Amino acid sequence: MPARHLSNGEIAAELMALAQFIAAKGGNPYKVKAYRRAARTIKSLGESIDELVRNDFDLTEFPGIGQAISSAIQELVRTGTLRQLETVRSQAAPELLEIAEHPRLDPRRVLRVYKRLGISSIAALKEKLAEGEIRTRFGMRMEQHVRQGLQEAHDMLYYEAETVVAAIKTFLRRQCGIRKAEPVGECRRKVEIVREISFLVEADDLHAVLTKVAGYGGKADILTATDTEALAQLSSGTLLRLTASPHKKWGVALIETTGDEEHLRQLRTYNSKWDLAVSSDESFPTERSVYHYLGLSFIPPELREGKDEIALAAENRLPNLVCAEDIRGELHAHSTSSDGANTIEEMMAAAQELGYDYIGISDHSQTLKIARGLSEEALWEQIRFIDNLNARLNGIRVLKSAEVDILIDGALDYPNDLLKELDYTICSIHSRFGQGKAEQTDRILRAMDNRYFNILGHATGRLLLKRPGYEIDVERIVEHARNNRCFFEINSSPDRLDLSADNARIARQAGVKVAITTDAHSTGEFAYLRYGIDQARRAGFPKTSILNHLPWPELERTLKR
DNA sequence: GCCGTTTTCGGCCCGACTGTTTTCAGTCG
Repeated sequence: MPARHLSNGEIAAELMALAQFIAAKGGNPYKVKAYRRAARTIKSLGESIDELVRNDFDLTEFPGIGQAISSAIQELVRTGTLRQLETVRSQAAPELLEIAEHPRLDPRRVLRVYKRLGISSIAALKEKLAEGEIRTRFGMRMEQHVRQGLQEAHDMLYYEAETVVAAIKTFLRRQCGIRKAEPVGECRRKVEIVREISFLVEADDLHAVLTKVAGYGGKADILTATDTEALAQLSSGTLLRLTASPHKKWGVALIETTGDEEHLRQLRTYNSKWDLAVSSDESFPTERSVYHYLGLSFIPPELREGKDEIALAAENRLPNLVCAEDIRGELHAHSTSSDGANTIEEMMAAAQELGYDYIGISDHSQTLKIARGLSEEALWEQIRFIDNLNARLNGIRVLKSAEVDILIDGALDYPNDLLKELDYTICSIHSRFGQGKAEQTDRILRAMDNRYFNILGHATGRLLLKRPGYEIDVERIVEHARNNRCFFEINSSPDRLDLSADNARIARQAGVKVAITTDAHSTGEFAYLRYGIDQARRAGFPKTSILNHLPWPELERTLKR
C-alpha cells in the first residue's frame, strides 16, 4: 500500500489520461466516454475516493462507475499505479504523453495539427496559437478547440456549479460544524459561468475550518488564508473562497461578498455611510438594514453588477423583477414529431401539471434534417392534430408554432401560406455560423421583414464553454425588431442562456419584450425555466415585459403584426 | 466501458452538408 493518499482530482486525472491514450489510438469512443464520465463523477465528489476504497466501499454505487473502472480505481489507490496505463505510457510517443496531460484536448485533432505544422510539443502548439496560425491554417473552430483545451480553466456552468455548491455546503455544515454557510459571489448573482465558488460563513475559527477543508475530495490546497478570508483550490481545480463574518455584521458581509467589484466601488462612492457601516460598532444583521442605512432600497443580488442599480435604488425605482410564478406558459417546446423525447400530449400534460395556461409546440422545420425537421405536409398534419386536441382540452391551450430555420438568404423555411396558419413562430439560425457579422445581421434583419416572423430563437447560437456563437449587431437587430413588432427569447437551456443578460438588457431598454422559453426536448426540461428567469432578472426585466407572462388573448394580440 | 420498467446484449441519436483543414472529419439540434 502506498504511503501517499490520492486526491479525487489525481485519480480522475489518471482516468482522463487513459481515456486520452485510448482516443489517440482510435479506440472505442464509448469506452473513452465512459472513462471521461467516471473521471468527472469522481472530481465532483466531496468524499475522498481513496478513503472509500480503503474502507471497502462499493464504487459501482456511483453512476458511470462499473466493475472495470471500479477495479482500476482500487488498483490505483492500493498500489499507487495503474498497470494498464503505465504500459500504454511506456509505449507512447513523447508528444502523446504530453497531450494526455491535457484532458480537454482531442488527441487525434491535435496530432493532425502537429503533423501539418511540423511541430511536436504543447509549447510549440501554444506558440502557433498565439501567432494566429491555428486559425489561418485550420479555421476558427480548431482555434477555439485548442484555446479551450490549453486553458488551465476550471470555469463551470452555473447549473453544474449548483451541484458543487450543494456538496460543499453539506460538507461545511456536517464536517466543519459551521452553523451558517451561504453561497455568495457569482453563484448568488446567478452568473451563467462560474469562475469561483464562494461562501460566507459564520465560524469562530476559520483556520480550524480550513484544516477540514484541506481534506475535501481527498485533498484541497489552501492557497491563501487570513483570520477572515481564505482561498482554496479543490482537487477538481475549482476555486473555493470562504469569508467569515460575525452575526452582527452579516448583512454588510453579504453585500461585500455578493456584489461584483463595480457594484462595491459605486456603493463606496455613493455616500460615506458605507464605510461607516463596515467599520462602526453598529449591528447590521441583514442586507436590508444596510441598504436602508445607506438610503437605498433593497437591491436584488442579480442586479449587483454596477450597471444602473444604485441610481435606481436611490430613487426607489428598481424594477420589480420577474419570477417563476409570473410565467403563464411555455412558448418553445419540441415533441416527438421532430427531435423531442415526448409526444405533444405528454408535453401538454406536463405543462398542465406546472399550472401553465398554454404550451406552444415549436418543432424544427424541414431543412434541419438532423433534428428530423417537419416537412410542410407533416406540419399541416400537426396543425390539424393540435386543432383536434384543443377541441377536447380544458384549462390549457396548445399553441401551433414551429422553430423555423432562418435560411442563408434570410428566407424562412416554410412558405407564408403555411406560416400564416400558425399562432406564432420562433425563427432561429441553425446553419452557416461562420458568416461574418454584417452578413449574419442582414440575414436576421431580412428574416424579420417577413410578417410571420415573431420571436428570434437563441439569438447568437452560443453554447457556453463550447462555442462562442455567431457575431451579430445586437443594437441593429433590436432596433429592427422594435420597428417590426418582433421579439426575442431568452433560451433557458443552461448551456445557451441566449439572449445573454447583457443582450437582454439592450432589448429591454429599447422596449422590446422577450419570451422566457426552455426549448424543452422532454417534459423534464421544463425545469430549465429558472435559469432563464435568472438571466431575465439580471437584465432587469419586470414581468410586464415578458411575453409569456401575458394571458393568451393578450399575447395573441401582441404577436399580431 | 456502462447500463437495464427494452435487463446480461446491443445500443450508446444521427444524417446531410461543409470546407482560409480538403475528399474525411467536423458540425449543426
